[in-house]
Amino acid sequence: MPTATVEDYLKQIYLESGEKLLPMGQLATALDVTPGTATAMVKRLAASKMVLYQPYNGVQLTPQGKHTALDVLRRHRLIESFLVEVLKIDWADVHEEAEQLEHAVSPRLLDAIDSLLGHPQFDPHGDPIPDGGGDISHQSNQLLAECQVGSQYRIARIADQRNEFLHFLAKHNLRPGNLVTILSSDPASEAMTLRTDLAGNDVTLAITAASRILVCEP
Amino acid sequence: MPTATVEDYLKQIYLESGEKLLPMGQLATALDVTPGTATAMVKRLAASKMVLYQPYNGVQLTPQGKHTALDVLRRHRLIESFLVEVLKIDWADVHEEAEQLEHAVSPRLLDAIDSLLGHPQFDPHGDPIPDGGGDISHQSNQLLAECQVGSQYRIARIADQRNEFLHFLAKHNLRPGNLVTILSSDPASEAMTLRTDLAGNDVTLAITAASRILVCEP
DNA sequence: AGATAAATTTTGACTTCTCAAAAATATTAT
DNA sequence: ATAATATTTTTGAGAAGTCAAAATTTATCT
Repeated sequence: MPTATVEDYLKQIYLESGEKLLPMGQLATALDVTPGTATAMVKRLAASKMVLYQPYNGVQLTPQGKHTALDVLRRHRLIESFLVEVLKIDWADVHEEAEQLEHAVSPRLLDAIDSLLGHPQFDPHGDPIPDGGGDISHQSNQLLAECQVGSQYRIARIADQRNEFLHFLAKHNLRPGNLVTILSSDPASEAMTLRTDLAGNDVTLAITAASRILVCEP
Repeated sequence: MPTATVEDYLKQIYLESGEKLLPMGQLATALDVTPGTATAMVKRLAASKMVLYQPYNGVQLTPQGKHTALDVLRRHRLIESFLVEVLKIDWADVHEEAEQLEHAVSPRLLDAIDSLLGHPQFDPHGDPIPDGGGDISHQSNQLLAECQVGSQYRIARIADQRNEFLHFLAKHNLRPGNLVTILSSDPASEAMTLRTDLAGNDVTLAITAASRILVCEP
């Protein structure tokens, strides 16, 4: 049985490395540990065949490591959904809660949650929930940052779990499922302005921030 | 912030020591560690003022240790209630689930659970749930083992969390709230026979086992 | 290419938790 | 009271996870 720490490393490697090698520094930053700590752990992970490790180059999951990572991700995202749907925990807070709970739920409990929710496909941030067999859907959304001024879109997914960011989005009604219209986008100030409802509650944010909001056709 | 292990030790000391000193061997057995391990931990606990430790004599909680123990117990028992009420997990299984989850729930989440359940006083095993301030009710029930043959009682509490025992009880309808009539009690065979319903589904168990079933007037 | 800067790995050390086995202390029984 | 027994503590060791700082390797920039 992998430890909670091991699960966190594998999950993070999955999230940050898209098929390519993930540099150690990036992993260390994401997990908030020193580079030396990450190196030590990745060596252990490599010894147990969960990752491929190329010194000075980076890490990558093996099929076995990916399997575990997807299992952790399934737990995490089902728990997030459960916390929002059943316990009415604030949408912007569930990530942190799930971060702890994901290591404490048994398969039996997870099944109960999954059934109660009716086998959801997506979590409250719009992230796909891997199924029990380790399959995960990859639908392609566009970055809000690269969309057309004047058009309306539906928010599909938020690709940033930072508490602060999520609270900002929640305050301005920018959650998955909701509609936004791009009022303007200005490369000079690197900002764009959105209309989130009919009442004229507009919001301006940096284009870098908008690149973490994924949208689809309304 | 105490670690999960520290919380387990404090909880166990609370459960096994009734105001008196708890011998180290008993603590070690309850936690399934070697005696030396328990000694080492208890020394650390004593250094941080959570327990009083008298070498060769035993341990006891300080007020501070008791406060933490009751907090853990509150989490544990609220979670058990939640798992039974909301997630419909088998009554006999929730103890083990809660054993893990109790270390992963935040105060915010616990409040949500407590509210959703309507601030319950007792958990599914009939154990009292400490309130947020660390107060716990001590109602006095009688041991089923010491009750009168021929009389009927209401099951109030099960003082044994072992999976095997709970499944046995569940199978024979011996849960808190249900009624039992004592048909016979035989000191020679050290067994007693109970009637659990009108259909004549009787069950025979050892008097030692019946001493872990607490009852009150119907 | 050579020097500087950046990223990565190594080394030494520390905490928490654990066990096995030896040593010390209490308890019990004759 | 003294030997035998049971309990508890000590000692030595190891795994997991971490950091700080030194050493190494790779990348970058004249």
